[in-house]
Formats: sequence, structure tokens, C-alpha cells
Amino acid sequence: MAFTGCPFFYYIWKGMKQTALPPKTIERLSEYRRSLLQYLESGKSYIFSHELAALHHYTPEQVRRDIMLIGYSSYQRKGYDIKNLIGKIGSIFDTQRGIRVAVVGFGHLGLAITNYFRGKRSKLNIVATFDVDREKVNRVYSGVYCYHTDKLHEIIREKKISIAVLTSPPETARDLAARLVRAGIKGILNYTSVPLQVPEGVYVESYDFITSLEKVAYFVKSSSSTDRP
Amino acid sequence: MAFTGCPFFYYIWKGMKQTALPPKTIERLSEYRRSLLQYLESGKSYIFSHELAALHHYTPEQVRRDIMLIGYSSYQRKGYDIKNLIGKIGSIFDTQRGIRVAVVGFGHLGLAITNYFRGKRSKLNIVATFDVDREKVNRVYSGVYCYHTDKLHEIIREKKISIAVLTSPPETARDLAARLVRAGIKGILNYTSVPLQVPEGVYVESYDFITSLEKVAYFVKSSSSTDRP
DNA sequence: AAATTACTGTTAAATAATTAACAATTATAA
DNA sequence: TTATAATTGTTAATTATTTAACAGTAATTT
Repeated sequence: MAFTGCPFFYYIWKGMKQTALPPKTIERLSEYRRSLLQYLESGKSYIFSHELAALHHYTPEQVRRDIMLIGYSSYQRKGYDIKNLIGKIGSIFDTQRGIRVAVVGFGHLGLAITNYFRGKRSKLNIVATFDVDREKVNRVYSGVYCYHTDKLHEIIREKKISIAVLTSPPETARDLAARLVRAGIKGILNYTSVPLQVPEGVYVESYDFITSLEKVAYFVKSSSSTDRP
Repeated sequence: MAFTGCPFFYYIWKGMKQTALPPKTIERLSEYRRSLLQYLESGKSYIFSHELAALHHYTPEQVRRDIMLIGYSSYQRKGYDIKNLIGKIGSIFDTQRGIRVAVVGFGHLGLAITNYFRGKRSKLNIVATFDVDREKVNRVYSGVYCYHTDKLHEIIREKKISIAVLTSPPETARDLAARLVRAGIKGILNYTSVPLQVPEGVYVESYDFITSLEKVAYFVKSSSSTDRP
């Protein structure tokens, strides 16, 4: 409570121990990094806070604050050194050896995500996919081998996979999640629309396409109706 | 400002005109409805706030507050009447005639989303998909016709489509978004990782798979490292 | 029938996130 | 060289969201 008024120290130090950055800041940092990598290709080496903000429709203050929170500092007045900033954001996200990810349930969504990752210079590596369909099992897609879900436990242990992207049909979601946890998975990105029950220490992030679309529909509807007199 | 301390009136009435509910509440209401529909099938007709909360790992207070904001009231002490509550949430989301949606860029992700909607009893209807691939164009997938993107403007006008799900490759995202806006689209759900520039009055919601996965990775990493002494 | 229990609805308090304000600083111009 | 303009880093203020507290009330128990 003593640090409430002092965000930098509050977030970075808490009894001399590093504390997690705010989730929203994490999301934005990931977006910044992507844009910065693209921006580099245009030949520039510095970027102002208002430029980076404009790329994402954020405010310059937001950008500066996020960058402050990770402890990066620019040469003043010239903008941020893009390469250094990318490096600093990288040090937030990337572990030394890279993180191994599995895609569980290899339908269209699983394939889309696997393809999407190909060629991205992230330290997150999709190293296995799983399905029950004999047509898919024991084949390589986008450079990644597809295993039968019977081998879930074995392969996750063997390949030291710590994160799973769950894109199975809803019926099998709970069972697969339980097996993933037993196999030692520490994080699940859940696209099944089924709320998962996991023990302490396993981080779950859920996303549902219908919820997002309903949100868009709501704000479209509400903006058009409140505009009228 | 006069209503700041009084959330109900602040959100529902603002100078005698209905105001939008908070985005987070909208997201949760969508999730509640899904669970409630499932819950009905188990034969129950009432649900307590703490039960609904447990299904989603929210707090009962959160659930009660969300339900309060939409102006629904239970018969006290018996829990909420599930059918009535579903109806009330429906009245928030659904317009009378249903909302027409297009999927633009019909790769694996577009197909996954289109399949996903099939059979869901939402008032959101995917009525067209668009692609440039000759293999896909002029065929029906999941009950939805796939048009060439050359016909984007024409079909959107003709079918009175108001929302687009953008799942094209990043290279074509900006161009397609501009064309969607010109055709009269009011909301875009953007999965391309390209920040879109749209005029006032068009609502954009963006989602990026890598950002989500990096977020999971960050919180996995940070929780496991701060646990150590 | 009165007391108790277990819920909801609502207001108030606490926390989280964003935006604004501004001193400090450095490049540029006069 | 001095003044000016522009940008950052940081604190403060504001706004949004969540959590807590509790009065009110209907079912249940004694």
C-alpha cells in the first residue's frame, strides 16, 4: 500500500522482488514489438512515442508509461532507439531457450494458428500438435508433427512443453485440459468456449469468438441507436 | 458527473437516454448466456449468483452487479429464473431481425469461425464469405456461399451486411478494411494483426493470437520465477 | 408465529487502468 | 551563445472496474 502512488516502484519492486507488469501493459508491449519490427524495415532507427501510439490508436502518454514500466529509457528528444526497445521488450517476453507450445485439437483453428506462427520470429515455438483423426495423425503440417492425443502425456513430458493452445471440440475440452495439467502444462490458451477448472499455478486465458462478435454487434447497435435524436 | 456515485442510473440513464453498458459487462453477459443455455439442459430452472459465478470463475458480486445493470431482478432467495434471464440478456444483444455478418478472407481461420457459428442459436448470422482463391469462390461451405472479393461492395449492400470478420492475410488487410467501410460496414472484428484506420462511427475490435500467447507465456514465466525464494 | 438463514439489490470502498500535467532535457534556430 | 521548441520520464488526477458491505426479503426452522 505504501507504493500505491508510485507506479514504477510499485510494479517493479515490491519488497525487493520483481512483480508482474499489468496484463494490459503486457498486451500492448507485444503489439509494440510487432510494429517496431515492421518499422525497422522502413529504414528508420528511432521512433517517437506519438508515432508508436498512432500505429495502434493509443495515446502517447500510454506508450511512454508502458515503456517506463519496463525500465527502458530513450535518448531524449530523438525518440526511442527501435532496436534497443525491441531488445528490451524481448527481455520481458523471451526466456533464454524459448518456450515450447503444443496445439491440442488440430482442426481448422489449430491449423490456422500453427500456420500463423510459422516464420514469426518469436521465442514461442509450436513443437507439436495433437488430434484424434487418423487422417491427420503422424503427418507433418507447417513443419510440425501431429501426434495422436493418446500420446499427449508422453510427448509433453519428452519435449518439455509448457504451454498448450486448446482448440479441440467443446465436448473433449475438459478432459484434455485435465490431462494437460497432469502432464505438467503451466499455461493454457483456451479457444473452446468451455470454462476450465485448473489447479493453482496453471494460468488459463480463454477467448471466445462469439463473445467478441456479440460485443462488436452490441457496440455497433448501441452507437447507431444513440446517435438518433 | 452527477451520477458518478450511482452506477445504475449512470449507465442506464444519462439525460433520459440509454447509455452503453461497460464493455467488460457485455463480454460477461455473453458468457453467462452461453452457460445458462447449457444449464437449462440439465433440467434446472433457477440458478444462484454464486453458481453462475463459479461456472466462470467470477465472484457472485460481479454476477449480481452485471445483472443489476441490465435491469433484471430475480425472485429473491430462489436464484435467477434462467429462461427469463436468458431472455433479458437476449434483449440486450439481439435486434429483432438479426444481424448479418460476413467473413472476409476465407482461410482456415475464416472457415473455423464459420463452422463454429453453425447451429449456434445466436441472432448473428454469417450470410457471406469472401476470398480471392478460385478454388473456394462460388462454392458453399457450412451453408454459406463464398464470393470473390471483387463482389465485396455489391454483396454487402445487397445483403445488408453490417459486420465483417476480417481474416485475410495481413498484406491485404488495410485495403479490404477500406473497402468494407466504403460498402457501409459498421463493425469489424479484426484478426489480421494489422492495426486498422477507420472513420468515426465504425467500431473495430482487434485480436491477435500471438499477443495472447505471449501474455500466457509471460504470466507462466513470471509466476514460476517469483515463486522461488 | 417468531426467529433464523440465505439469498438478492444496491451503495460504498478499493483497486486497476488511463489520461493529463509538467519539470527536465536536448536538439534546433536565431 | 542564447532562446525556442519538442520530447521524454514521472507524478498526479481521473475514470473504469472490481470487490466488499450490508439492508431488505423470502424461505425455512424452531
